[in-house]
Amino acid sequence: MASRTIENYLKQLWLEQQDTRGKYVPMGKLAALVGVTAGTATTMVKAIADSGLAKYAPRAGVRLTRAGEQLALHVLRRHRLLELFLVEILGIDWSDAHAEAEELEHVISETVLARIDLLLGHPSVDPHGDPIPSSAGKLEAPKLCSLAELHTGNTTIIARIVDQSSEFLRFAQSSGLVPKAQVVIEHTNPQAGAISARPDGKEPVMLSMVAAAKFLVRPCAATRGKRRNK
Amino acid sequence: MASRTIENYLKQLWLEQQDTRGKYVPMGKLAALVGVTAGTATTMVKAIADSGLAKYAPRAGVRLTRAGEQLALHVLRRHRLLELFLVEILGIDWSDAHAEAEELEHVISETVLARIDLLLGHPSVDPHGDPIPSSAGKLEAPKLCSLAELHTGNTTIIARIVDQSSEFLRFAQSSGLVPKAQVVIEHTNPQAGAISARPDGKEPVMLSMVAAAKFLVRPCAATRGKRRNK
DNA sequence: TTTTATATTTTGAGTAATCAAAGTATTATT
DNA sequence: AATAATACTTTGATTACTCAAAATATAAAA
Ligand SMILES: [Mn+2]
Ligand SMILES: [Mn+2]
Ligand SMILES: [Mn+2]
Ligand SMILES: [Mn+2]
Repeated sequence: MASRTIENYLKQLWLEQQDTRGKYVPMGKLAALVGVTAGTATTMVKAIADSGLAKYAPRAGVRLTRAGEQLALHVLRRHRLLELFLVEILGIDWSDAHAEAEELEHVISETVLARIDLLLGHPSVDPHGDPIPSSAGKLEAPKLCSLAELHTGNTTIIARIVDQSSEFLRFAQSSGLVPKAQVVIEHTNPQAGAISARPDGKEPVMLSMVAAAKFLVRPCAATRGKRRNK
Repeated sequence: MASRTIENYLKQLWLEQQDTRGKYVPMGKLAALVGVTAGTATTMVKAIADSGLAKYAPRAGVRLTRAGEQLALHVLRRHRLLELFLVEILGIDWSDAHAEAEELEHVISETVLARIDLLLGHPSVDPHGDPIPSSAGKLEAPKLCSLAELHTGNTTIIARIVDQSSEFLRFAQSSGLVPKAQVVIEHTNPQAGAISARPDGKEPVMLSMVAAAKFLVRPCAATRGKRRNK
């Protein structure tokens, strides 16, 4: 039904409009994400809006309708199941899986996807810890906090990495900062804007606050000063 | 490099020009194989010829150059490895594998293909018994004879089925006429143009000569009347 | 409030692939 | 040899996607 081009627009739009209730995604942002010029994005978005998958507000931006979100979630499901499949079954490097899945997500049939899902045991997260939408288009989003929010001495487990670039993922892997790894916060230095985290059985790693924020963890250790339950 | 459209033209061209030394594939034939009108095929073929992948002779037809053949063989390799992968690893029905591979063959990367090849143990034939070209673009084509050439009482093993349509493949599977199956020729009736073949442990199957010719077998039993070595 | 900078939209044009229908060449039939 | 049938090519138009550059609206600065 939707072309591969449109599927890409929808997916990027979905990812971008998360955690922004009612806010519109600006055209420049979308264009950059999809990798086209702003003019191209404007034209495509108008076509997408005409087919009822998004609402377009000139000079303000664009936002998916319910139908658009559902379609986007199906693309996202294909993408994330494929990523896990590439890593788990074929042994592809997790830093390359994203780029590979970016192509495959548009040509895989429902039948093949169902077999992959079965083979993987109906998984709930992809290799980066990103949740996999159900075949019905439901997505459970557990609220996680990040490494940047923890304090010296805290111990936690990495649940998710929110940067798909292969450079960052290669760095994360070589440091041992991968999903399911246990890490201890050795030092925090708010003034310098950096922390030191030590993955279990590995060397401590220095992380800027920006980098630390890309690692989502569980359980979210209680913050030092203010505890909810006294 | 080559678009998915051109890859399809090249692959069909290669399949069609096999066993025809120097003969040109007529446009109408190619158009039917690719599923476009004759005019479209003419236009595309001229473009393909301009890029050096084929030689086009107006009103006569088209033939791949060496470069075109090499590219076609790489597409064919992807196609056949994917078919086997879909059947062996994902458990897709072999009658559907062809159609699935038809799409995937254009988006799979060299890296992923290499992992699939490894996982399958560098196979030499696909689920239909079709030989898989090497990564260097070499193809060994063993000469086989067909069920239609055998005689009453002959026993042989099915090596290859030369019809990709899912209806025919479903019939073949339900009859037990699949690659590696042993079959005995129970009756031949040249006048009626039909034979009766019995797969090991199955019911005998009636086959027209046209249908029988689609099953290639090995070993090729010596023909009854004239033996090469007396 | 006028001017300037930034973001967005519009316009005009191009590429890749396709079809329907009209035109042309090549065979086959009479 | 003239005619009819067939195969092939050409023409003109369409769809989907894209970009560069000009035009316009909005927000920021002076
Ligand atoms: Mn994609
Ligand atoms: Mn992912
Ligand atoms: Mn194909
Ligand atoms: Mn095959």
